[in-house]
Amino acid sequence: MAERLTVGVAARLSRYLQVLTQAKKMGKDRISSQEISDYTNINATQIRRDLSGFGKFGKRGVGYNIDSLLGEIRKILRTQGQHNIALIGAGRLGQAIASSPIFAEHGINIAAVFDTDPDKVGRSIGNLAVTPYAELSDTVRDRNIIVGVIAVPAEGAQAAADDLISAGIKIVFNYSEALLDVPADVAVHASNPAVELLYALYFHLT
Amino acid sequence: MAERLTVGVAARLSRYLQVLTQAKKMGKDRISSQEISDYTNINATQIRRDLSGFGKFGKRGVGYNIDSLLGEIRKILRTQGQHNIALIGAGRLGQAIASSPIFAEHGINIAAVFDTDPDKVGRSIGNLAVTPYAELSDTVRDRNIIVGVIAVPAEGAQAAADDLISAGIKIVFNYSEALLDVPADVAVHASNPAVELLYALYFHLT
DNA sequence: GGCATCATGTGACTTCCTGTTACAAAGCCG
DNA sequence: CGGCTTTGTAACAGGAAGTCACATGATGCC
Repeated sequence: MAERLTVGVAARLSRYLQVLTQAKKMGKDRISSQEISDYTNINATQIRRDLSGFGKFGKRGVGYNIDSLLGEIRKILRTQGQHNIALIGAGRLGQAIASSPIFAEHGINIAAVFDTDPDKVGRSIGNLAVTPYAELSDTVRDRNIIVGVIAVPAEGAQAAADDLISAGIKIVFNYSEALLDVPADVAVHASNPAVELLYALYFHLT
Repeated sequence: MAERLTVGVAARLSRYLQVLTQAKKMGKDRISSQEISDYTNINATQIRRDLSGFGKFGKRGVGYNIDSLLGEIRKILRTQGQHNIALIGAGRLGQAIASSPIFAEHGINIAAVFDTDPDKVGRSIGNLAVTPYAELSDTVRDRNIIVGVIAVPAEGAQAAADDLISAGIKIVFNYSEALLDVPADVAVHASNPAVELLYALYFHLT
């Protein structure tokens, strides 16, 4: 059980999580490996093998119980509890992120939203008040925040990253277009819709 | 040259594109495979092998010229021209997407923004006016739009997808949390920050 | 109760991708 | 000219993922 998952397995388990939470919202209570395959385009045999490596979660002839499978996968990924994250930037993107239920569904709690703009400070987004940027460091330490989400324009992204890192954060999600220079022990995850789009286009145009 | 790229190669080439565009903005004009490796965590030998499979783009002892490499990769991915996309939803997320320079940088043009809310129709976002949702089908056909980006709440996502697909669109980017049911010849790309975050957490907590 | 059906769990095999190591060729600079 | 850098490639090893096949167990129909 102490073995480390490979990146491939962990990535696929995350996809299953996504499908399961949605399927649950749609009122289903069990699901087959074939159905998961339809939504993820991951081979059904592969899915069963991924899961069976950790225990026998399914019922033959029936499928998987969604609730219990959700719990099992969370257990495998060790992400069962609540996790606090900080959001930097209360602009349109920041607001969109803060008001989305998507994080709460997975036990991720946006503990604070920061912005340098005095006009935005104090205003509330979702049910959070925007905190002055100067308090970032203290808040990160006090509230045990381990992930920082950067939703500021490209010009400010590196500075935000530097501040997050010096406050002790080791995981940064970068929603700006900037490339970030960070120490080797900090993980940066970036999402670039335009590049993903080009990638999707390639496979469609052939 | 007519061979199809594997998904791995295409994905990596897209990452290179992202790094190159940013490096260019930072004023650099050449870059080594090692530098690309630092930003992408992709093996430098792998990068050189990916590129050399299509021609000799670099100069030994020097590196790659950023401008010409950008052009070469775009040529390989066949995404050199302008591509028109449609954005559904003019809420906070839609506004954030529409006002980001990220698409334009890669030759992707947001040709129209649609919303069902009469209050939003006619207002301008970036330098586009919001178009009534009813005109979606005609606009998609007239302007040769091949990609639809869904930035509406989960409840409306499936309906938006259905309408896009019946207008002829084959590539859908889904920024809602909903799972979409689509015909087999339509590609859906979804991005779920929360799930990516859980994935990132796993590797950090070990 | 018996039997057909369905979906999981799992083994064996193959294929292909990625990382590694190594090194020659080529450009640059003092 | 000679040292340094970086590309372009070859050879090899390891491992991940797809495919096929099949036994096992659960369910439901007749």
